[in-house]
Amino acid sequence: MGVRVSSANSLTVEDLGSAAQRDRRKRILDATIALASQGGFDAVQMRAVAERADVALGTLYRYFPSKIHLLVSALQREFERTELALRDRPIEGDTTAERVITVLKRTTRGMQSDPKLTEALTRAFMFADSSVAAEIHQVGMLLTAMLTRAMYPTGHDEVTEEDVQVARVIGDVWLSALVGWVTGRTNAAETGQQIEVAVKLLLRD
Amino acid sequence: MGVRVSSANSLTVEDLGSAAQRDRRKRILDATIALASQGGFDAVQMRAVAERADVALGTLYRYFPSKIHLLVSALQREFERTELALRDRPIEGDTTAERVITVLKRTTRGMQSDPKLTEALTRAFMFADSSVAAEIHQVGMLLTAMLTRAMYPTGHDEVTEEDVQVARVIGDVWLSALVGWVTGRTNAAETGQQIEVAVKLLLRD
DNA sequence: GCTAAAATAGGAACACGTTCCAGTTTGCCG
DNA sequence: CGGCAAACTGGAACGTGTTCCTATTTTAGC
Repeated sequence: MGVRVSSANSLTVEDLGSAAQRDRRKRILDATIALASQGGFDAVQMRAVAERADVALGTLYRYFPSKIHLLVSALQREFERTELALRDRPIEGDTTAERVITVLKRTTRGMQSDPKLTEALTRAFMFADSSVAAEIHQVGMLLTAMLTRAMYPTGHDEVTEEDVQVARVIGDVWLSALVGWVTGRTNAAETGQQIEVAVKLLLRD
Repeated sequence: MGVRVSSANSLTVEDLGSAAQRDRRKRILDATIALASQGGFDAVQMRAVAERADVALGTLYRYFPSKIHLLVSALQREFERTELALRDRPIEGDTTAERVITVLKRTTRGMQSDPKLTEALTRAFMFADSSVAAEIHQVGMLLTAMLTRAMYPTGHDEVTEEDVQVARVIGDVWLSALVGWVTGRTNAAETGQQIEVAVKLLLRD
């Protein structure tokens, strides 16, 4: 099982393959999101995804070696979109804490507007084992990047080690809160509060 | 489906049933722990648990309605034992932060000494949905109780709302760290550091 | 354009969580 | 003790994630 390298780009880590392959990959992820959005984790059935993406089951498994890989990859794509959208307009808030809370609440609200999808993606994320480490790590990086950007909105280059640590801790709390919400242990308001508490405790300057 | 109430104890929430039932329950949980300890989440197969506990498959499902319930119940029992063991000897450390770190690292070390078991229990915990809310909540309470006790080892009665909040945030970080370790994204040292960072940030008095 | 290699389609087969059922045993009440 | 309801056994059966196989189609190199 060697690593395939496409001829066009030797610099990017991702090998997106031919146009047909990109298209299949997109169709598969679209189908995944659609099914997840409609019925959550359980509704993302591999046969259903394959059929909806107009792809054979074996092909689906060639692109994504497991249901968890599939869902985490979908999460990654969604997260990249969110992150890009956030980058557009400036972040409101005078203090660091306020800005971080703004960003997190906005993101959380976005997720809560599609609960089934969020449930599917979050459960996959939390259930992932070491074989999905690469994708998970990528998502984690996106999250801390999002948070440090909220802390220093003006392209400040003073991101200290402690800042990154704080961002990671906040990310951890956010994840736990999300899991609590997804699994029905807390409601939306409590989730928001949980994040707010953590941020205020960590960013009380 | 009515609530069954045993004749002997009307005050406790848990109805432990007859001695035979308690015995079966114990055998099942023992089998679960043994299998998890040996092969992790995947090795805890319902047929295998039933066989090892010398119980029919249907009986297993009568006691625990799903694999997740089973594993979370096992986690609960293990956690109660840990918590009891911790209660015995006093907690070392002069500052609040030191004591909390001591407790968490000791617990973490205990879990890391049986990685497969920890993997099984943690994954079940993170995958649980709202039908397991009661058990999950119980575990969460145990964790915060453990942490607040570490913060005020002398039976201090001054546990403020903020203390509980801090304990919860630390618990969240600990869980995230555990998930990271279980899924192979971080090693034992990094896990310990992650907790230490969070505690020091939150308890810097 | 031809050919070998890779990718895909279509679908059978297997594993394990879960459900269900018929028959048997156990526990309890009179 | 006799009888009845609940619990238990043993095992079949079903759904869905995953694997595997063969025939067909697409792609890449000459």
